[in-house]
Amino acid sequence: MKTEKEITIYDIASKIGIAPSTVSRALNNNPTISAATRKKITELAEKLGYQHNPFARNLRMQKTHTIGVILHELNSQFITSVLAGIEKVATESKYNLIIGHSGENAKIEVVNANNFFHKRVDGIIASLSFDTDDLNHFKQFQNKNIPVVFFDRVFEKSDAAKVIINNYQAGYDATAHLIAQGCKRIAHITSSLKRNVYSERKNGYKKALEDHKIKYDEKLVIIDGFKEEDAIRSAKRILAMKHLPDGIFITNDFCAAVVIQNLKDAGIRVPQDIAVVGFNNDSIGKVISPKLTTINYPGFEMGQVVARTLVNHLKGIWDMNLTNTVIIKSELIVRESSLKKGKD
Amino acid sequence: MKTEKEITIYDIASKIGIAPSTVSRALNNNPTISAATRKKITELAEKLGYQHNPFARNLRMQKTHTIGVILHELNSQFITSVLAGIEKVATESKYNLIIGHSGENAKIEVVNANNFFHKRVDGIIASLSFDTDDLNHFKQFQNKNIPVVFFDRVFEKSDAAKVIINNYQAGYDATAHLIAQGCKRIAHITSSLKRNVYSERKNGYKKALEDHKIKYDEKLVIIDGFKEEDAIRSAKRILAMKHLPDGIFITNDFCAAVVIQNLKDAGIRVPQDIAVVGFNNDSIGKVISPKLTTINYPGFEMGQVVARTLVNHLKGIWDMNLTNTVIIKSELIVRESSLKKGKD
DNA sequence: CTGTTAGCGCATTCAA
DNA sequence: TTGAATGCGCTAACAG
Repeated sequence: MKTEKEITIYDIASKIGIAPSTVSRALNNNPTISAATRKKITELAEKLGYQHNPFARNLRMQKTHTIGVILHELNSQFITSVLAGIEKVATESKYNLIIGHSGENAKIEVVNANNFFHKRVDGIIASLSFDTDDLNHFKQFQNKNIPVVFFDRVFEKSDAAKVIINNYQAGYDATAHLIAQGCKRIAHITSSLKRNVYSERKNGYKKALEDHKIKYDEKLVIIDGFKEEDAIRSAKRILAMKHLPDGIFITNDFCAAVVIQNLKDAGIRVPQDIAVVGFNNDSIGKVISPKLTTINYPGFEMGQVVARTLVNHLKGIWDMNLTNTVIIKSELIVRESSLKKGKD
Repeated sequence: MKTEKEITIYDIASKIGIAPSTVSRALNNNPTISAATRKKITELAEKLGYQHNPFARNLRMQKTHTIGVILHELNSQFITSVLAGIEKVATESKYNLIIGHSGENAKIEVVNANNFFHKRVDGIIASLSFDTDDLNHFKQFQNKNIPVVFFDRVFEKSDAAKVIINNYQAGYDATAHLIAQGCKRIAHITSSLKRNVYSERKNGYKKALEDHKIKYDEKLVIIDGFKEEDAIRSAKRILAMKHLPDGIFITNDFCAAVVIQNLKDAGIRVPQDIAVVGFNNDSIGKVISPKLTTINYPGFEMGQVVARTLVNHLKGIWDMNLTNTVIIKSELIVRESSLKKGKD
């Protein structure tokens, strides 16, 4: 158990015969230190393998240099891409990340938020769980001027900073594409309408139907989760419809893949009998047959924008409360699963 | 900017008229405190909304209560399951997690290891990147008696603690299954043989061939990455073979899915012409056609075992150096992609 | 059972 | 340009 002692600024100071405060200043690039002493200090620090002690520093500065990231889940390629984008910016900016995911459970989301609050994070990045009803658990941060940026799953009404795509437009585009392929009876499989991403996509779906004189039918809208068992259930509900749809707009690629699989198992041809459009552009879409038409959702870019927004605010470079909504571009990617025309 | 002051144990102490150390003890469940004062203290702490300051505590205790997790990537369901398992145990045991992933790059792995060392983690959980050549970057932890547990991608020769599956057996089972389905010419798509998981699976593959009097042929072994572009390249190499194989054992499900897709695009029937077995039991295997036969790799259990091993060691419950290798059970899951018999 | 005291390593005010 | 002194909040050794 011979744990070598860590090098501190005192060790450096006494070895050179100067004050610890001078060492501290030199190591923090304080301009009041002469070039000569700075050189001596940095060289010795290097030689001894000095590493600052973040706890002492944080205790002293009352800052943690840590960003808390609150996610609903880690199960999609979209969300891991976002995380990679956040991580890139955070690392560049010398911020640490702590990650909490709620498993789509509002109660756990609250626990994570409280936990991060107690850990005294400098800022928060969050995407809401399925069933989060309010933002009360984020109030504590605002009260202490700890900035919070939401992305993807946000409260659009709230005046908090947020980074989103135009879900309405994406929903419209997906549906309009199905209509252009000749679909006249388009079902919609989505999830909790509490979440902007789903309610907005549904609004876009509805508007596209209206614009093309197709009557909106509540019975064609299925709301459920996106896990395998949920998707199977949704597929069964589609198959149980007296009058089958000829197109489905599903707001999640994995779910779409499972639904397509189940339709095929039931003898239905995709896209000939039912055309399908997914959402997210997960890589799963390229390995299923037929390959999935979907909406590209640039997670990595979104992650970078979110983190950049927060970090710039923390560093006082700009006030994120001024430009509080950033909209990231997304677009329809047409593959096989929706191409009815000329197929049949 | 009215940042309210945090409540400290001094606030509680002075309000009650006792010593701060007593408050500290009471809040840490030190048994030497009388029930009466403990009650007073905990109640007031609750009322004032006291939260301990982890920096002061860490500074004082020279412990961080943080575990560094070094991963190769976050892109498979297996690895996110492992992470979920680790997180469960860590949370239960009041440990924080910091996660670094290398993107399969040994250099970044070294950077992450050094970074975690400087952050003074209490312990390390690691799975090696594709091209990691040595464990030198983990030496610094051992020198300071900071425990390191490896999982999945390990150096089997090293005497470090590790949690693995029996990759040799899994490789043997997968191959023997293909042979039992009538395959006589079995290709193998895998990755860097520097990694135990791949070299062991290959050894199992080889042994199964031998045991069934099939000659091992180097030219049937393809070594590449598992990303989409890698998998496409591997599929092309299969298709370019003069004498096509009638079975392929692929050590990654996503890669297997892409390969199957490409074989089908080339007019090859799976499993009739070529049977395929994957590895990991990612959910992608259930949504492709044919559904993928694979090896179940219980990530969540593995994550829990790894974290439990480390935490118990940290808490002094047991010395993990005594039982330094844990083997987790895995098994073959037969679906459609390998079932040649009676198909043709 | 509880109080006193000291110090973890650092950044910062005030003095020089 | 540098030094001395202080305290961030907490835990632990020691004393009572």
